[in-house]
Amino acid sequence: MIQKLSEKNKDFFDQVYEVVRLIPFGRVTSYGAIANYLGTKSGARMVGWAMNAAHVLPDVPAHRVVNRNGILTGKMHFSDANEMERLLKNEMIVIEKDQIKDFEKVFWDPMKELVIH
DNA sequence: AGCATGACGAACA
DNA sequence: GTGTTCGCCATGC
Repeated sequence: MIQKLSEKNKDFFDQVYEVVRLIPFGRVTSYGAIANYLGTKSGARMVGWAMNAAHVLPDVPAHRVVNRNGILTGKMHFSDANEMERLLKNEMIVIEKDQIKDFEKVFWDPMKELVIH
């Protein structure tokens, strides 16, 4: 497990967690959307990296973060490969072949939904 | 330093 | 719509 994080990354990770915690019940967002909201447009991979580290944190619903296609690419990183899908279905989100059905309808864009001061 | 990899994404064929 | 390539940036060897 990666534990060594620079101060710069801790700050970035912290922002990611803050956004992920704000994702409403039954809604999902994408790595790119979070990265874009945080200003690092091309930092989607870092968001994914943050999720990997956030997995141990209880208040971060990482299962509500998927890629831009609505595919549960990170399901294998949960305790069980079935955990992510199970959590999403519990939020009345329909999963079809590891992909969220009606992804656009449940998509939650922090850029639009979150008020920027 | 160079090279490969990755919970990504956009551009291109 | 699918497959490939490249950009991105941190991490590991």
